[in-house]
Amino acid sequence: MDQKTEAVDRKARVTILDVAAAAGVSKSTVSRILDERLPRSDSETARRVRKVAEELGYIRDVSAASLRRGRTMTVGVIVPRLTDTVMAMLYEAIAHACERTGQFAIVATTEDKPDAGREAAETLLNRGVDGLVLATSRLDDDFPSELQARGVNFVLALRTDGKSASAIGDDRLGGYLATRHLIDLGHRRIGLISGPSYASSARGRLSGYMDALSEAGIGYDERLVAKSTFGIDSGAEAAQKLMSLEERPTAIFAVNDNTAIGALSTLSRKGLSVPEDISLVGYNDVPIVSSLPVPLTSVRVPFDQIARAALDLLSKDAGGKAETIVATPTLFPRRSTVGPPAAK
Amino acid sequence: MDQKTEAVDRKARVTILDVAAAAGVSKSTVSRILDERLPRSDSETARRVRKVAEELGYIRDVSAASLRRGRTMTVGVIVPRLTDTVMAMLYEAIAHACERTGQFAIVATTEDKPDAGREAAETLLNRGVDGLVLATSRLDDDFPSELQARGVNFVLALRTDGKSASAIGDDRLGGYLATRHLIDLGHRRIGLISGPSYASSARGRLSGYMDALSEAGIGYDERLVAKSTFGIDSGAEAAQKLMSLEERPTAIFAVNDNTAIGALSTLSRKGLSVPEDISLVGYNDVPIVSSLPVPLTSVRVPFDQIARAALDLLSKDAGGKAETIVATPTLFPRRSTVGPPAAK
DNA sequence: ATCGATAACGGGAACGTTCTCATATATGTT
DNA sequence: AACATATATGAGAACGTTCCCGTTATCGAT
Repeated sequence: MDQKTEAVDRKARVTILDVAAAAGVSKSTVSRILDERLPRSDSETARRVRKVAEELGYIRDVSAASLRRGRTMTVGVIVPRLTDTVMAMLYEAIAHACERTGQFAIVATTEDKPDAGREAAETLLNRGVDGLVLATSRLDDDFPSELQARGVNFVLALRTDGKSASAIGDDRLGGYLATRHLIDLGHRRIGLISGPSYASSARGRLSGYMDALSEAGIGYDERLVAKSTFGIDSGAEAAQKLMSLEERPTAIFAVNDNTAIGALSTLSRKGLSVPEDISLVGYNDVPIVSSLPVPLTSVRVPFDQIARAALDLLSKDAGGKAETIVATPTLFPRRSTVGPPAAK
Repeated sequence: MDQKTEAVDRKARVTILDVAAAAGVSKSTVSRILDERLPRSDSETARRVRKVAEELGYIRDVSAASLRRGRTMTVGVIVPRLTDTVMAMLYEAIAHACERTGQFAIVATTEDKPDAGREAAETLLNRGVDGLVLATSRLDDDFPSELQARGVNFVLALRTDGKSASAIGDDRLGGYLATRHLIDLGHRRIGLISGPSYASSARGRLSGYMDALSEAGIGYDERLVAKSTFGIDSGAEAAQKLMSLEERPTAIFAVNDNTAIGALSTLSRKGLSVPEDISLVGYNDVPIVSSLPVPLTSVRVPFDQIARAALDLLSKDAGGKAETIVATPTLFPRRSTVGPPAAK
């Protein structure tokens, strides 16, 4: 018999009706009192209902609520991959920002496959998300336009396409800070491991690099710029190219920490040490770089702010025009940057 | 007027009734035909209904379906943090494994805070997950017991508590492979950066280490074992301790890649180079380690298998006894391990 | 031709909420 | 006292599915 009751207990879900009955009010009243969107009432009944709900262990059935409300309080996040720590940081920031808005973040990855963005969006949309945060945007992609046309609520993060609502870091400023830091240390030949031009972040950092150079009266030398695809190995190759120049740079600014780590690998292989022979700056300040044998100078991006901004934009529901919110990055100087080796 | 139609279009969701009407059948029939759990019918009507559904752009409302079915086809994953690449890999593997079962994985993090596991579980359970995958298990924790008592469907991953259903890697074997590899290279004094004893994974790797030593007739010296808390900095400290010994080890096996990277930092600071002065082995084979200046020998864990196993166990719905599925890891030798420096 | 068994289908009641009303009660104004 | 105004409550209809069951069609066997 004990089994029976237990089985019943386990099956039978505590519904709003149970709470209503136990509190001696109607389900409507309970629903209203437990509605987190309404101003919190402190009336006699409100307190009683909340107490009863608590005691019975009532938890709202999100499926039922979503069905009726027409919104799931869920936002979908699309990133290339979570094993890229930057993306993990962004997602964690978004998930955290969701807590205070009563929302929940779910994620899908594209693995960098060409049309995986569409697939991922489809998956998330099927799951009924109220909006989408895309961290995969390319300047040459019309995927955002498609979403726009379909009336999907979405916002870009970290990168922008210049058309859609976006929450990004100030990449130009970040690039400027990194480069300026090297110039201030006395460097004049500064290499850049740049990123793919379809990424607005890469473009912004490049333009910050150029601004800092020109401000310091240093001519722009395109041989000092080596493209990468953001990956470690690609960064290693780019560094290889830079260090094969007749006139080697005395410092390198890498478009992100991954490529900086790749560069580290190349430099070490060439018997060059950081920072004695060459200074190195990364971007994003992922946790690992501060604990490397030579802690890496890097530009920290305020993911929390970006996440909050993205959610703000999502909840504003577009409104026709595409706002772009820009957050300010900060340089964290570490041991990987010093003045250039004394010229002989 | 165009606006009006468009507004209507945008609002009005295509429901199963629309499909039914357009196909000239009842909603029940449509529901049955589109039910992915039933054997796929190829009758005349089935084909027509599917075609119509496709054309109308019908997509099932998961909230409604979940409400009625009582299951959401969603599994919750709890990890300490996604910025730990190992956890990101596990989550990605689970998310991927979910695809073929028609499920979807959502994730919550605990940030290593003490009671965050309970909180995270609550959050996910509120979201109506059908089951939980925990990657945060401690041997000294009774959280799994609580879940068990509450009748929550769950499974442990990567670590086990020895009581609950678990999908793990063979940590003893992994520890053995790593240590044996070093022994085969000629090392006799092998340091171990171990992990916290509440983690079954750390214990397993330790026992594999001991097994390999004893098999080779090498005495176990507890001074050669330095505890860590799995983190980079903690690994650096442990390495510091090991390298302060009078008789230094000629090789170190680190319980995971993080601590190995930390060790790298300490070694470099002491002017010791890997592998010339000391060999180093990590564990998990996260992407970055193969691209470090000195690519790191590491033990690769089959996260895909573990993920699939975890989902299997979840769907089996416990069944009373707690099965544990163990997946086999593989050693990936790289440049960080060579024979010991010739003794003078 | 009739019967029984099997398969395909449709009607309608759930699932647990929220939301629109209408009704009842309290509050303030003239 | 009469009235408008606000405030709290309840009844009942949604939301879009799935699932139970009763009905009808299909088929093979007698």
